[in-house]
Amino acid sequence: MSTPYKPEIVEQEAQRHWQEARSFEVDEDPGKDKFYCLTMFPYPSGKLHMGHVRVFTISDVIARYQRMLGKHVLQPMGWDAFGMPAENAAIKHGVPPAEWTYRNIAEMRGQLDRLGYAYDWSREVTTCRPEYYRWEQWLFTKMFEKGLVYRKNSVVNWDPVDQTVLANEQVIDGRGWRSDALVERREIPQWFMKTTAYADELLEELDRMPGWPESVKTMQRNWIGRSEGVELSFDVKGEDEPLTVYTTRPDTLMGVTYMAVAAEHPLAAKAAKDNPDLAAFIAECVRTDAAEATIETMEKKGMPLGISAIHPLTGDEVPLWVANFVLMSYGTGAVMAVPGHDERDWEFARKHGVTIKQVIAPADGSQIDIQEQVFVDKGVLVNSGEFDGMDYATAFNAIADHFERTGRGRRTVNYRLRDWGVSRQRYWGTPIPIIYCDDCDAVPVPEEDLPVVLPEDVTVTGTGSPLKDMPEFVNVACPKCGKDARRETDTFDTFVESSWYFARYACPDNDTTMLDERAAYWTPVDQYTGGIEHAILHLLYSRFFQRVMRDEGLTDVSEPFTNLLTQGMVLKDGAKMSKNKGNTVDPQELINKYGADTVRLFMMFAAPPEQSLEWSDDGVQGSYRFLKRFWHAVIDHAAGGPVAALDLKALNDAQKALRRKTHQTIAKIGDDIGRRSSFNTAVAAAMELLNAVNRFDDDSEAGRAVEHEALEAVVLMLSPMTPHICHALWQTLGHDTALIDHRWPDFDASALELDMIELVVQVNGKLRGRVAVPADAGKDDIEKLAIADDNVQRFLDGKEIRKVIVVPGRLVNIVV
RNA sequence: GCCCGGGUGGCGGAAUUGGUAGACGCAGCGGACUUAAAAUCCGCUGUCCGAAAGGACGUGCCGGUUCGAGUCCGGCCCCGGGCACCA
Repeated sequence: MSTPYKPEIVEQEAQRHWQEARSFEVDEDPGKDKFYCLTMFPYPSGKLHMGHVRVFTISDVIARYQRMLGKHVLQPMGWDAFGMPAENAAIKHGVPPAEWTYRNIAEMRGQLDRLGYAYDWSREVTTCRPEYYRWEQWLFTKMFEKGLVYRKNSVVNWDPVDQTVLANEQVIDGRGWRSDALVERREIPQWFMKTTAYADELLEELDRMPGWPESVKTMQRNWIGRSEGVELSFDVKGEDEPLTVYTTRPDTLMGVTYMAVAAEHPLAAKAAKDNPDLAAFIAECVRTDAAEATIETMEKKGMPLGISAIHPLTGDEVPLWVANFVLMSYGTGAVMAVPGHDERDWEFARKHGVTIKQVIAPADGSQIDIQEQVFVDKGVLVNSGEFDGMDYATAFNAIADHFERTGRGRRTVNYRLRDWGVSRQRYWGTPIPIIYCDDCDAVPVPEEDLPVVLPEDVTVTGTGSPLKDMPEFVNVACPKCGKDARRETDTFDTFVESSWYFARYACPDNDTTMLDERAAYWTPVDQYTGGIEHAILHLLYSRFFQRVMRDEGLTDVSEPFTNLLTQGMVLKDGAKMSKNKGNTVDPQELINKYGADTVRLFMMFAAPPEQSLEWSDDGVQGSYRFLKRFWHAVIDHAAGGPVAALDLKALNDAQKALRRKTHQTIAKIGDDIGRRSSFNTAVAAAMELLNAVNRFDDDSEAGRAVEHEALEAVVLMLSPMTPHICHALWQTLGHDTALIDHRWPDFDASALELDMIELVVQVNGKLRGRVAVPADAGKDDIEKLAIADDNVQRFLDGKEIRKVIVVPGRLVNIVV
């Protein structure tokens, strides 16, 4: 009887070795080729979920693989510790958010240790600690000095019952999640970071980032949304101020038949003064949440204001409407509408009986009926007076020139990207380091007074920030004039913390500067792994912040993440696994039952990393069975005693075949992990090789030597995925040095050579036979052999061969 | 609504550059071992026709390009992610 596989013993033993040897603590060694491998750090929600296990395992596999290639690997871990769930828990259980958070961190840290990840814990970063957030407060004050931050009014979701600001997530079907009250849009002053100042750079650099997936780069390009258009103004009858609008389709200008303004627009308010119906409509428009998805999908509604604008080219009167889909905070709060050539305008015009005018005709001369079908393509101008017959580009320039000449408009570049609103009316976050003084206005907290420490001993009620009720926090002297002043009680968006933590891992203990020379050594991150749900916001904010730090002289690096792997979600019942939806599976139970290696292996094997993984409990058992087979295969082999050195010249065909399989597999798994990030096929290839070893029944000296080589290769190549069992089996195979310090195996190209190869024979593209041909056979010989095949002959019978296509090494296709 | 993905056996998935569709695993069925069960081992397993050899069909739907399409092109359907205050 051989020793049974006991994961809990094997795993403890391996982890003890790594801990005693401090295997994963790294310093800065300029002589070594560094590799910074990073995972998006977790929010400490309580327990690890399957999504965490998936992303951490992917990253750990990459880190361990790179280490085996000889790289000097840093893989740190930390906690994105500020956020709403801590406040929600506080309201529910009466526990201060800080206490709840620290408790969760301790719990999750234990779970991570149990999974055997190769983390350098000496660099742990926790964002709710003052020694971390003081530096983002400091950078904010620097940005303030440079004019990179500013304050302006901005829309929030207001719960009129709980008297508090709600996150979009807390608005359910237009109602507050706790009060069930209809949510209102409300404008309050908030701090913004000028992300648009970097819009061009953020966009252009995407073209020089080969290590990022195309899909993510496309999403970011579309999000930034650079467009070239014309800004022009319409006079409004009876008003001094003209109405300014932006359009990318000035060629359709002659088709403008109405204009629309936001409900909060001053012109709407003015018109509503003596029009109760209009006032009621405007009030209704405000009773909706501020999410773009809500606004874009809700029924498009509008009402005429009874005021007209003057068309700048024709002088015709154009009616002004107020519409629920125009937002005051984006652009100028007004749009021109061309129902003939814009989908949304067309639907709105049909519904409200506004004139639809055709001013663009299809370039191919075909006829269209604009009353029946909107036409949005670019074409040739019609019904446009002096511009008739022009194509899009000619008309764009002619009309833009006209406006620039008359001073009533200009060519402009516009971005869909907006500046980043970083104020949150919440307690559990980084205090915004600003003091308001009646005389000096908003004054940044001086460097020597940083950090502004968030008080941790509080009671959270769910109706506004507890900071407002803490005079010892709020009441301060103005840093400029010394008069009584008030501290800002809003905190930062938690995305601010996660926009620079990757750099701080390099120097988490530095209390005199944000980043030091150690950051210069480790950054940029070589491999960043995280959920596809972060494709835009987190990754774009980080790219922005990196540039702000660069321009502050803290780093030379512009792009924070050289290579990006976006892993798919772990789904359950077709939806993202999340605590909110209550569809989570607890990884801990599986670890207790099967061990960390089984869970790690299953996560890697069940789906390719970039695709979503629909969770099913079946299959984990299969991974466990495989590890048991693996265990016994190695133990049984080792029980045969020491093996002789491999004598390549003395091998028989079966031995050569196993050796070929071994080296084919080494080549494949290296490519799968190193180039393709295709971990599921890497595991499958390792399984195939082990299956070949188990079928291989040869106790001769040469046979055992070939088997030994194959098993060593499997142990080494599976070690990034299942490091514990491989650590133990490496010793079983007779090594007295630890696997963790061993190199990735090399493959022997000469082992791959074959004398005969099998080709597939097709007739008219359909598989009809197979022929074995010498590896060096010429095209003519291959053709003859293919045509001679019995089954192929049946399909060639009596037909004329028109063409024969030979794809070397693959197939022959005979066309008849 | 807009942007980005995905859809292949009973299930998870493989097919890397347009070249053998279904690797590897799960589940299922049959067998060995066992007093029995579990565990383990061996074999079969896309659907249909056929005793077999073999054949027909088959990668969400409709159409196209090609000697050859899961892969490329056009048009749809369904599912997932994001949409700026969830992280």
